[in-house]
Amino acid sequence: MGGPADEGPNTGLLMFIAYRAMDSRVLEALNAAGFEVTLAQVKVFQRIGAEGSRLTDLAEQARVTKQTAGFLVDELERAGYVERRPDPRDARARLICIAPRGMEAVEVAAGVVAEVEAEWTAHLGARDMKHLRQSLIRLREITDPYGP
Amino acid sequence: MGGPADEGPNTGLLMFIAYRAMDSRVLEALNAAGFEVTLAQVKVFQRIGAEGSRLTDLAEQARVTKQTAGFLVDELERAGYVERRPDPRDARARLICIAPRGMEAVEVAAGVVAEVEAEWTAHLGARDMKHLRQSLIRLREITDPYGP
DNA sequence: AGAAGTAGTAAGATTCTCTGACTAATCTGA
DNA sequence: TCAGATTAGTCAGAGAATCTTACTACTTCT
Repeated sequence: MGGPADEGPNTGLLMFIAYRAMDSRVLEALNAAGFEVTLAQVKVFQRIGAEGSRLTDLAEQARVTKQTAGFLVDELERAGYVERRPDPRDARARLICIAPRGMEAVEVAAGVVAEVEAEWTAHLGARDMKHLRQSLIRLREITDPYGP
Repeated sequence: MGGPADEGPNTGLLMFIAYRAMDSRVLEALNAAGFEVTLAQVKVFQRIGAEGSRLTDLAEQARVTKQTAGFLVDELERAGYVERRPDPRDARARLICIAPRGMEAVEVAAGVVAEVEAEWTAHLGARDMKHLRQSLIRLREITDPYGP
């Protein structure tokens, strides 16, 4: 894998390695806490906005088809993590909202995320960690079509 | 998703967004160039070392079971991207090596990677891009059990 | 040589994802 | 105002990717 100027694998793979480490930790903690969710479910769940989100939007952001997103939301709904409510502004659509049990899971996940980020900060130093985040946020401008 | 000190989603998700952008571009280019590979195949292929790698090692690094890795290597072999050779040092094992057609794919991929990294450098500035890579490489020390 | 460990394969089920076809509600413009 | 186009979502069926369990062949250690 032809690296760039300096050493190591390509920047995308480097990001993937760290991302996966974070992700494993979160999923592990959720499962340990009795929330039996899969990676695929989390990928959709993670995108649900505070006011609820439409299926089509979730699908777009998670980059899966509507059918796939619908399938995963079905599972999440059956397990009590989310609920579908009619969208008052469009009778065709429904809003997928986080249910109470889903909120519990969010809290557990947020705790682990904070923990892992603290470890990263300890390893890199606060200054570099902050710098890293800033660069990633800027990079998002050109890598995420559904911006912040 | 409770963010850390400053704004934006958690650092893992930020990395995932950029990683996925890179990955899509590479996969797209490979397919456009007539290399019909899937994401799953690439994830295994990507880990093959210059001297060839054992199936078990590929599985570990890609974090899938040996069976899954074997399945994907079967596909890659059938398509001519890799070949299995006996491992001279252990008759139980076989080395999975990149075949000529695989090398062609590597070259296409490397080109796209360089292109995307150039775009990122243009957006962030050379100084910050370098800094970003250095931080990611350091982070790998605590996030990748199969180090560099 | 025998026990224990390692490399890989086999079979079958499950999970995830897609394509294509469909219903129902909304928007658009003559 | 109403026919056509668009948008939200579902259904059905197929294919891809992955897992668990169980197995064979070879190696290493004692």
